[in-house]
Amino acid sequence: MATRHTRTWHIDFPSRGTGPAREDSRERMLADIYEIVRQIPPGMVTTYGRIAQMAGYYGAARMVGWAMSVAPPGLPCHRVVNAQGRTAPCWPEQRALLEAEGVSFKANGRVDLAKHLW
DNA sequence: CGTGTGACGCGAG
DNA sequence: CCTCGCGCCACAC
Repeated sequence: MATRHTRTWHIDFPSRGTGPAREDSRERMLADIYEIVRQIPPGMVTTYGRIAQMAGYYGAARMVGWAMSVAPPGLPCHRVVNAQGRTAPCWPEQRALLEAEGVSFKANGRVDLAKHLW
């Protein structure tokens, strides 16, 4: 391993807890992620990795992706793209939703993160 | 309990 | 532009 990022989690993930306390902890994890997504202003985007970092789970970008897939309706998860500015492959409407808010896309089909990264 | 999968990230070819 | 590899997570099987 050449570059090893400074991992900042000593949080042990509950993952399929056997007790009510763990179950609550998992729900809180999703709640934290969703709360961050709610704070994204219209016309702005952020990335899965950033959300994970903001929520205190540095490096757990995949978990955020899973959280979006199971996100409740009403959440502005269309404002979440990957680090390269690409929208979700399985969600074609995402681009139209962003463009309706004034988000500009580059010629290569990616969001102009220099302008709209939250 | 091991394996595969994926709305991810990053570096190396 | 592409593919691989390894990192991470949770989940379905």
